[in-house]
Amino acid sequence: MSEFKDIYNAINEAQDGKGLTPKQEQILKAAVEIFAEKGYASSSTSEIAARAGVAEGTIFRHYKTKKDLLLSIVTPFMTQFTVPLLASHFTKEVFDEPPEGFEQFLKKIIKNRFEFARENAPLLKIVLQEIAFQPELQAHYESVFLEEVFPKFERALNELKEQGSVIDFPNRSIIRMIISTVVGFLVTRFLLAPESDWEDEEELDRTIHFIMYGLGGK
Amino acid sequence: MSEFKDIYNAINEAQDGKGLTPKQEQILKAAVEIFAEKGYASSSTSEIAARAGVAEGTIFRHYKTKKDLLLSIVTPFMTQFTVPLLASHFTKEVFDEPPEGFEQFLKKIIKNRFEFARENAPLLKIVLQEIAFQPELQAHYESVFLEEVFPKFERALNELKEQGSVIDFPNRSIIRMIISTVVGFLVTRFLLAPESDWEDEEELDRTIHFIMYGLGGK
Amino acid sequence: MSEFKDIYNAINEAQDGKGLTPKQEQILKAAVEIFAEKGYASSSTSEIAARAGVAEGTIFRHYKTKKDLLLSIVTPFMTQFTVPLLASHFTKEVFDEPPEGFEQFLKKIIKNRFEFARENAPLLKIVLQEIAFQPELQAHYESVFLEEVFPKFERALNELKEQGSVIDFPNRSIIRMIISTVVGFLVTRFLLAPESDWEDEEELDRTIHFIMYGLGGK
Amino acid sequence: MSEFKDIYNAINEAQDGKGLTPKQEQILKAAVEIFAEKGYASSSTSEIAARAGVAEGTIFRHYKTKKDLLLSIVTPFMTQFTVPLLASHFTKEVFDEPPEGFEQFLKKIIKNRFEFARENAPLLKIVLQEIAFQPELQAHYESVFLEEVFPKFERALNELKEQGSVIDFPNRSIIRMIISTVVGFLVTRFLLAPESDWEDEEELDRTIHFIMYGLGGK
DNA sequence: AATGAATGAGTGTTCATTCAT
DNA sequence: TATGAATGAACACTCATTCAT
Repeated sequence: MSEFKDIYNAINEAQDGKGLTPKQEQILKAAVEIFAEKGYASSSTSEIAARAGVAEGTIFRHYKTKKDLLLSIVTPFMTQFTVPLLASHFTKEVFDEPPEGFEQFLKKIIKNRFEFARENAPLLKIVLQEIAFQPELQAHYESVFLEEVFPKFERALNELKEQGSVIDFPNRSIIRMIISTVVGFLVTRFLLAPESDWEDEEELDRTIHFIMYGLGGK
Repeated sequence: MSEFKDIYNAINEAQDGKGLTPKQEQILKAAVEIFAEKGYASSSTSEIAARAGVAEGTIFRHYKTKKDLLLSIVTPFMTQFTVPLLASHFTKEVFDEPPEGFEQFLKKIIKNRFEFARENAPLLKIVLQEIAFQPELQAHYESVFLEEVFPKFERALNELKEQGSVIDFPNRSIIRMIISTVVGFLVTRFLLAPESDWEDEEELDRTIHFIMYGLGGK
Repeated sequence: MSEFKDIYNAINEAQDGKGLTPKQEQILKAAVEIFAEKGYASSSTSEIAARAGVAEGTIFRHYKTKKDLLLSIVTPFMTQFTVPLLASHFTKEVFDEPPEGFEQFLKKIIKNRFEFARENAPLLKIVLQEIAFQPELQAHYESVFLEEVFPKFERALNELKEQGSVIDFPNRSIIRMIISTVVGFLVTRFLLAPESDWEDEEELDRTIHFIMYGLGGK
Repeated sequence: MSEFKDIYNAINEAQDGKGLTPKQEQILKAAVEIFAEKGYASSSTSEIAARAGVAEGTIFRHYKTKKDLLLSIVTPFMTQFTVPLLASHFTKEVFDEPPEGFEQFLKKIIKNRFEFARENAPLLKIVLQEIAFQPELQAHYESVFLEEVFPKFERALNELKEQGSVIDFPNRSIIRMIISTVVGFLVTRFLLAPESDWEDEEELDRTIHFIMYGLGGK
């Protein structure tokens, strides 16, 4: 449970900041588990209520609809997942001389998101599944990622390109490649084969190497 | 419909080879569409029947259960998607002297899968969604990919490593990176932003470049 | 199979007398089996067709509806079961001097119906089950039993009463007791516990003793 | 409704003893009626719900499946029907000197079961129909009747045989004859011809006479 | 705030019956 | 005559949601 602390705090703040009651926390915990296990559409509110140890009606006292419950869980997570990418180390000041700049940049975002994914694997699964079908999530993604993160990302890339640390591909191609690689790693690491023996440190280094050399400037 | 020809032929052969009746083809077409639009669990057989222009009972004459319908669609697709990767150009004979060997290898698999994904985008979406929840699909993936493709893939990589064309990472890391990159591209290209202006040729070249330099040997 | 000969002949004659085609016979055989196993309402025509080895449509070529199939089977059986009770040994000429008269009377009807039940146990089960719910069967029972058998039965009883061989109970009470006893035996013998070790001869004698002394005159 | 009081109390106790809600009682009443009218397999839950004046879902809130509803009704009835036969008058102490012992014994069980059948005719019908097809009912019958009642019955019969009040037939034959006669009477009286003019008192006496003389000793 | 009985629309599936071949 | 694909109404059952307590 403790590993969900962060996201529950985020959910809490996203709601009204008055603190989650114990029942509410049980509901959220149960919902996350069950949504991740069987998918949103195949999860029933009655099963969530049962696992949470509350009455069926109680869920609807806190969340108007089942979809509302989903969004209350997933939206803060999406924000949370993105917020760090907006932090100061995304501004050009942080870029040292090449090529350390690019490498530091990658390390920061990757290692940070790695820890977050480790602590919130079920939530990651839910987002990746449901974003395909929930327009509200797509809208949130656009407003948070496309409008907030993407421009900052671009600015950083442009800086790195000027340094010659990054190849002259269109930014959206570069961003796609980075994200594909990172998400592919996180999904494999935490969702597909979490039980394998993983040398996390080395695997992270290889992933960074892959991106750095794949996208490194001449 | 014509763009689905290939996969319908595969479905047909996977069943009994006696040819799909028109109604059956309508059912499959409708099911693929609707499963892709709303996800398997949120699709109703009554909606599929309506879109296919058949009675609901007709679906169950051909497919014992709704899940059976899903598997009849998805399983052949998974096989079809993987089979080309087993072809002769995966054997060492095709590897020219470095570094053309690696590049040719990447070009072959990527361009080929690109065309297939273009023609079967909805099926790609269904697989990526449902493999998370359908044990039958996971089993099929294991028996087809892990047991058939992976070993061949490894042999090719080992050869390329000996040539010095590929970096000395663990094979499963290399394979994960390649797949992440390719699937990330296909998903973006055909599922997330199919309406964008895409310079497919260039994008493919960039993708190959990314992998080649990211994983290139010494 | 051979033990059903009689009743199939009866069914045949009840229909058109032109002889049952092999398919028809398979259908009847399968229907009898399945109706007896699961009850009429829980039997499906498709299962009957499958067990009979014919197409689903074939059943409806011979029998307009499922109920028609039931009646085609059960009605002749009911007649067949009753016809012998109409035979000459029911008339007063057959009654020897008391008390042999009563005993002979009982022996005749019981032993005869015993053999018939042995050969047609599944049909017996079907009748006993379905007569409760099928008005057509009730009508047939009335027209055959109440109108034909009952009066003859009464005449025999009256004769036996005059002899002093039978107690002066209302005829319908006597008949009910005889039938209850006989049917109770047949049901136990052939439907409830057909696998027990049965001393049929002795059991029949005991049954006759029971009725004779229970209803004996004076 | 009042005539069902007894059995509804039994059903209630069999469940959780917390008392039946009005809706539950309506559902049971409707189910008993409809099962008796058309048979379990031909009864639909939607018709039961309609007659009970509740929503169809309400049935399934109280009874997990349709079969569960059947068993909840029938199992307590079977127990209830059998329990009195376990009472003290089945022990040898109650047998006076011959032949009153046997007669009293018969009178007790028959008159008692007669009243119970009168009040629960539809339930009697349901049991007799469904025991043929529901393995759960057969199991219950075995555990209640064969294991509990039968042995007590035998002990009483052995006592009566020693007195010379009962003929030296195998116990299971005697029991079968008694049950056939009693059930045959109850079925005729309450199910087949409940509308006839019945002289119940006399008919009971005749039934007892029949059994007593039919099975009387020496 | 919390409950849980009640709802009724909707689900996947079955099945007797029809009909073109 | 026989087939079996097709039908559509009916079925048992589920579920998100409501509301009196």
